[in-house]
Amino acid sequence: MTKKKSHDEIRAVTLDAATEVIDAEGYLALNARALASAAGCSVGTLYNVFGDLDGVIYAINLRTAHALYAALEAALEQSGRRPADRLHALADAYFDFAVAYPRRWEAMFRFRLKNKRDGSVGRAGEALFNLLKDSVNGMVEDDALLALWAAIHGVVELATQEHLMFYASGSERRYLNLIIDTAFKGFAAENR
Amino acid sequence: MTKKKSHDEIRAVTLDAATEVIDAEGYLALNARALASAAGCSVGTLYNVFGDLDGVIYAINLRTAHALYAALEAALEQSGRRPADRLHALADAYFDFAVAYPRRWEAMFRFRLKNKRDGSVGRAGEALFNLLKDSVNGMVEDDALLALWAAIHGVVELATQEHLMFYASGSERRYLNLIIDTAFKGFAAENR
DNA sequence: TCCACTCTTGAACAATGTTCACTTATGGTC
DNA sequence: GACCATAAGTGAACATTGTTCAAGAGTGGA
Repeated sequence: MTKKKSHDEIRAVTLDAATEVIDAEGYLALNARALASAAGCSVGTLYNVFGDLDGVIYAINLRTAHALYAALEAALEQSGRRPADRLHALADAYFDFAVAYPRRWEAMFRFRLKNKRDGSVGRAGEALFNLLKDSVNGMVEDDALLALWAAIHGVVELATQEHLMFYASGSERRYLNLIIDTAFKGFAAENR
Repeated sequence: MTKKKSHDEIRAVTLDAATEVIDAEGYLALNARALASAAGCSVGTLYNVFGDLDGVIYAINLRTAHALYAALEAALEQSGRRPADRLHALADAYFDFAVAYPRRWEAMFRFRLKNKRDGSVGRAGEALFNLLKDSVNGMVEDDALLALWAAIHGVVELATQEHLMFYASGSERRYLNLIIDTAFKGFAAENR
């Protein structure tokens, strides 16, 4: 009378175990056999549930993206109404999230699917961008907004992925905000 | 009477072959056996020369970093004297290089060594940063300059790594320059 | 010619993603 | 309850790959 496990259960347990591995050693350390054993099933079943290992990472990245989205939404709730304020709130939350979960962050942006074309970031990224767009309320055109977001992302990357750091700073947050202020002004001016 | 190959020769041939693979399929497609066969030696000898596969990627990244440095230096030669002009020249060259060799670019920034602590980007990055510092001639403090560079890097990443693109633009270059203009003004003002 | 030393070789090992023939439920039908 | 058809689970087996290392080949000096 072994307890039968539904796919949902296996899914949940596997993803939790995988998240632990990622947080500790990064997504490259994920391993089918170890995950299966953690989930209490065979590799075969794991493959039935997730398709392949990429499927696990994909699922986790989806989770991460949703969590990020939620964090940004929450930050917006707290923020004022002025577009600049909202931008700052979003950028800060983005930064905080990356610092809090650097390995998951890494997995989300570094991982590339072998077969399927749509990256896990794709759709979620679009949602995030819409959040951004709503925040500035049409004051900045899309291209410019995207560029600004790319800039913010660059700062966050630098702060998060320590192996890119040839020059430790610590004041990224301050300059993140400075970039937003100045760039925002510039973009808004151009758009006038 | 087989032609004996020096380590230097093996090194050169291997790196050329590896560069081809990277340009075509990315650094993850590198493979010890294939490289050895391309270099006309055994895997064992390859390991004598490079230590391990990471050593090959490391060497290539070093090459890439040097080429990038040379490209930036050349761009500076052509540019005017005003710090802003020089910044623009650097950023444009940075962008051009990434677009010209996206896979090598990816290898340089994504690859992380297993054992050794110093990333291949480390030292070269420092050299690049010094180039940047000289260009603005002390008009911008280090932290701010680093942040600006991170922003530029973010835009370049977005433009280069297509799987991050949820929203195709094409006008990255224009906004790259806008970011520089506005951010530069802001930083300079703060520094006054 | 011999020897000591170094370098090369590629078979062997270990780790890992993935498959699939076989076994084991499961649920419906009589 | 017995039977069967279908689905799901299993893990041994396979393929690929990074890496090692004992054995052989080459090299240069005495």
